[in-house]
Amino acid sequence: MPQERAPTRIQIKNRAAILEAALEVFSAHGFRGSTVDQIAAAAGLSKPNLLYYFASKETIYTALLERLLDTWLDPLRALDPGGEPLEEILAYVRRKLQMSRDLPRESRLFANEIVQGAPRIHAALSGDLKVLVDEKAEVIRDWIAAGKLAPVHPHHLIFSIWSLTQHYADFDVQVRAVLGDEDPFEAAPEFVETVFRRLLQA
Amino acid sequence: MPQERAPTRIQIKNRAAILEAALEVFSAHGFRGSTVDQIAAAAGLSKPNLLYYFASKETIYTALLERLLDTWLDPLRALDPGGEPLEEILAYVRRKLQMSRDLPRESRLFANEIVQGAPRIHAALSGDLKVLVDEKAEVIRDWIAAGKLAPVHPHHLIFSIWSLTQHYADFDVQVRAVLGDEDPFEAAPEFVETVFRRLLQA
DNA sequence: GTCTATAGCCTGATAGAC
DNA sequence: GTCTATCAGGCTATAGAC
Repeated sequence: MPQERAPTRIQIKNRAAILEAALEVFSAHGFRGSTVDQIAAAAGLSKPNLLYYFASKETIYTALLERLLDTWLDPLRALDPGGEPLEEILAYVRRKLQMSRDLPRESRLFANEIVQGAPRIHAALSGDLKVLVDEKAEVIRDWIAAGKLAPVHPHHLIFSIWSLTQHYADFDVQVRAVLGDEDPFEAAPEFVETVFRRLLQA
Repeated sequence: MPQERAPTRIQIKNRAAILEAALEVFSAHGFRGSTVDQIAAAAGLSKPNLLYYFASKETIYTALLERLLDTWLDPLRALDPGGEPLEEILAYVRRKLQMSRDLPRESRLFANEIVQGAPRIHAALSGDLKVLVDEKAEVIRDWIAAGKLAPVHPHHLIFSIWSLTQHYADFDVQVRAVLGDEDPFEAAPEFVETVFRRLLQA
C-alpha cells in the first residue's frame, strides 16, 4: 500500500490513470462484467502493479463511485432558492443535459449500478441524496405555492429531469440507432427546454 | 437437444420455467453478472439439465431478448393514426407506465443491455425498432402539421415517453430511496399525463 | 430426461525477484 | 514500484451413468 502521507508525483499520476481507466471500463461493462486486466491495460499498468495502488477490484469501484457522486449532484445543489423559479429549473435542466453530453461514462456508471439494485451505493441514495432532493423539493413547493410555477409534484419533477436528460447518455446507442445520422444533441436542448417550459409556466 | 417437432408437456413447462428464471436473474445482474447456476436454481433444475434445454448461457439470453422485444414494442405499435391525436399519445404513455409497474424486470433487462452498448441486440435497434419509430414519428408529424398537437420534435417526443415511464422501473431503487414511504406509482400516472398534456396541447 | 462428477478456462489476488 | 509467475476459486460446458 502506498504511504498515505506523501504521495509522490508518480503515485498521483498512476492513481489518476487507474481511476480514469476504471471509469472507462466499469461504465461500459458494469462491475461484474469488467476485469482487472482490462482496467490495468487501459491504465497502461500490469495487473499486480494496479493492485499495488488499490487493494482490490471492489476498492477501485467504490473509490470511483464516491469520487464522482459529488460531481454528479452539483447541478442540483446549485439550484438557488433566491433565483427566478422557472429560470432556475431550466438552468438545472441545461446543466444536466450538458453533463449527459460531456460526461456520458459517469452517467452510465451510475445507471449500471442503480439498474442492478444499487448494491454498493444504496446508503448514499437514501442518505445524502434523499436529504438533498427533499430540500430542493421544498424550494420548488414554495415556488408553486407562491404562484411562480404551475403546480406539479416536486419529487416527480426532479425524477423527470433526471430521466429525460440522462436518457441521452444511458441509452445513447438506442437513441443514435433510431435517429440514424442526426446528432441527438442537435435537437435535444430545445426539446427538453420546451418540455419543462410548457410544464411549469405559471 | 430436445426434438423440434413434438415438444412434450414437460419440455414446454421446463422451457417456460427456464425463461422465467432467466428473466429474474438476468434483469437483476445483467448478462455477465448472472451465472447458469443461479438460473438453474431459480428454475428448479440442475445445471446440466438446464443446458439440455438451451445449448448455452448465451442461447438463453438471446432467446429471452427476442421473445420479449415484441411485447415491449406493442404499445407503440398500437398508436393509431386514425385516433384523436392527444388521446392516442396519452394512451401510449399510460400503457408504457403500466408496463413499468407490471413488468419492471423486462424493462431492466433491456436497460442493462442497452446501457452496456446493446452488444447482443444492436441489429434490432437500427432495424425493426428504427422502422417502427420512424413510421410513428411520421404520424406525429402529420398531427402537428394539421394543428392537432403543439409542435415538437417527434423522435425526441418518443424518447421522452420512453425515458419518463421506464425510469420508474429501471431506477426503481433510487426512486424509492428518495421518496421514502410514498409509493412511486401513486403520483406518477397523473404527473406523466400532466407533462405530456401541457407539452402537446395545441 | 435427469443426475453426479469433472474438465478446462478465466479471473482476482499474491509471492517473490529485481 | 514494477515485473513474471502462479495459486486458488468460480464459472461454463461436457462426459457418462442411470
